[in-house]
Amino acid sequence: MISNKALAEQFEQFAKILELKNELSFKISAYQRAAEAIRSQGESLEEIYKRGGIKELQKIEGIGESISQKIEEYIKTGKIKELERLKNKIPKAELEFMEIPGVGPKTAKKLFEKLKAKNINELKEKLKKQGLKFFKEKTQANILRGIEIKSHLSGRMLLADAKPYVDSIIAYLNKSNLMERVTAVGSFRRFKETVGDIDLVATSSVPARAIKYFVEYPEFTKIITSGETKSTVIHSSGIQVDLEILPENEFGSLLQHFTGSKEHNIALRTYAQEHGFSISEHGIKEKSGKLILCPKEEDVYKTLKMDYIEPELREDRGEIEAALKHQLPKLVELKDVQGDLHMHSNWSDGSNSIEEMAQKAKELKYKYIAISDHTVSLAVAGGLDAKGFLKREKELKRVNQKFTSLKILNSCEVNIKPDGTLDLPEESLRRFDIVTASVHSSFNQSKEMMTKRLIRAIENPNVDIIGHPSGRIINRREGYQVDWPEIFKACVANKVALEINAFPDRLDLVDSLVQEAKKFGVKFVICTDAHNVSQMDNMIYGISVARRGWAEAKDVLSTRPFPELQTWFKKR
DNA sequence: GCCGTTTTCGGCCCGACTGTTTTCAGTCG
Ligand SMILES: Nc1nc2c(ncn2[C@H]2C[C@H](O)[C@@H](COP(=O)(O)OP(=O)(O)OP(=O)(O)O)O2)c(=O)[nH]1
Ligand SMILES: [Mg+2]
Ligand SMILES: [Mg+2]
Ligand SMILES: [Zn+2]
Repeated sequence: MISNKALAEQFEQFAKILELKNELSFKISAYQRAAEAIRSQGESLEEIYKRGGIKELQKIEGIGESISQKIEEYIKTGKIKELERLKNKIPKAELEFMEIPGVGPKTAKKLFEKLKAKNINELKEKLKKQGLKFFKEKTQANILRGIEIKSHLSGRMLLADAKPYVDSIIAYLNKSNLMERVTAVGSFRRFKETVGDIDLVATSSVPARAIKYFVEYPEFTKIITSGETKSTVIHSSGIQVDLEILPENEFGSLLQHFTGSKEHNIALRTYAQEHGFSISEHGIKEKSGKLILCPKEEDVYKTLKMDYIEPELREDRGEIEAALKHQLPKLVELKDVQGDLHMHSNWSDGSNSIEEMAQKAKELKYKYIAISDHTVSLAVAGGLDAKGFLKREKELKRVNQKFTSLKILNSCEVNIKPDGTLDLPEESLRRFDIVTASVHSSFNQSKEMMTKRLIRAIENPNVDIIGHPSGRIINRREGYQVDWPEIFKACVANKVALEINAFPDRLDLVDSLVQEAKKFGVKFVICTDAHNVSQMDNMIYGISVARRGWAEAKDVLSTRPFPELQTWFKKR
């Protein structure tokens, strides 16, 4: 079984090698675009290939004859001969040198050919000793600085982890009075699950002074560039921060440009081009050369006769076509949420009491919450057995009497055993108001077994929700192998909802699969899986996953009032 | 390499910053 990630990496490698071979830039872009298309595909490419072969693969934008054949080869043999051949011809060191910030294919090649270094460590020494023979002083210093910076870079950061840094930097910038409209953009504004850097925009009538103030932020350890309108720095946490500043009347264009995604921008600009416009962060140029200014972001889309596209949709996944046809979804919002159906109390591994969780829910103006403590076989998490849950019922009854406008539901997060049965007896399961079933063991089952296992759970009439359906943990663990279309069909047939788990390192179901599932008519619940009261505030991260998956309020059951929710889950 | 209600050939998003190339290449967003 081949992951889309592994497949995407093959084509990223292709692109890198083609760069070193000084191939046509458009050919390189084609490989990069294909890699990105594969990476952002919800369904597994292998599954798509099995369903419809090469032809089906070619329906994906950016994948044509040559690349689809390579995908087929990779699925069948586990490697791409052409890539292996190229890899053997290109010095490994050149590929490694390209990872240094500021070093591209041209410099990497020159470094290898002139200095004959085999790796970055060796390069550092040789560059210091004899670099000036081949490079001017500033260039030598810049490459050495790039090596230094590379060792401090942190890699992609969880969206939620970036938030406090973003807030602090914005607060600092707002103190200055040198700029206005300071806004976080890029992947952060699109609520992508991880961010590669922090991108900011602002307006100013004195941009040079504003940039100077920006780079003086005490937490910035390195300044990479600092120009008249743009600057790039490295934060002490190892994350890069980019800022662009333009005049007030260009703000809409700037916001649009820097929010991205790159793929969305290219698609938008290509469409504009075909209709006689040229888009940049400064405005929209007509053929005549006249510049249409866009003070507001909506102006950019309006000029192209498109509906406004929410940032979460800007991934070139069909949003431009939909905006032209006025068929964009009305995305679910945080304020639509009526309750949270997955949380743990101190009856299992949570750290707050049921009453404390309920109090927090009341503050959030929820109409219902489900206390879904773990079940017995998850011993490490203090899972309850049937007896334990019976005892807990008394406490639930007591707390429920204290809250008039909040229903506290008797629930559990029951383990799905390797064979698809649940680890609580039938008579115990029947007592719950709502049951979430999750996989917490034997993650490495084959795709066939895992799919069967999940479907057996879905077909169990006691089950209402499948919790964190893929089991992935961001930056730590890939999701287990599942035949998703089969799961989606089973959910619809059995009236079982899929959870969108809002825990910042889960965000599971992943956004691209939400979009797929929605096409099958699957319903979702967005839940925090909170283990204490403050984690109940993570709801926003689940909402953003749903939005990135094009979900509307009607797709999300936990936006409905309790009686409707109850009716929906009532089995046939 | 990909793609096509003007095309199966000939285009492919657009601009800023840096260094040293006096007019631009390399790298990046
Ligand atoms: N038109 C255009 N815009 C770009 C290009 N590269 C980047 N941008 C814009 C859109 C991006 O969202 C924005 C910020 O660039 P980043 O490299 O930080 O990407 P982004 O934040 O989307 O993802 P990230 O999480 O940082 O990897 O700048 C490009 O090649 N063309
Ligand atoms: Mg970014
Ligand atoms: Mg950036
Ligand atoms: Zn849980």
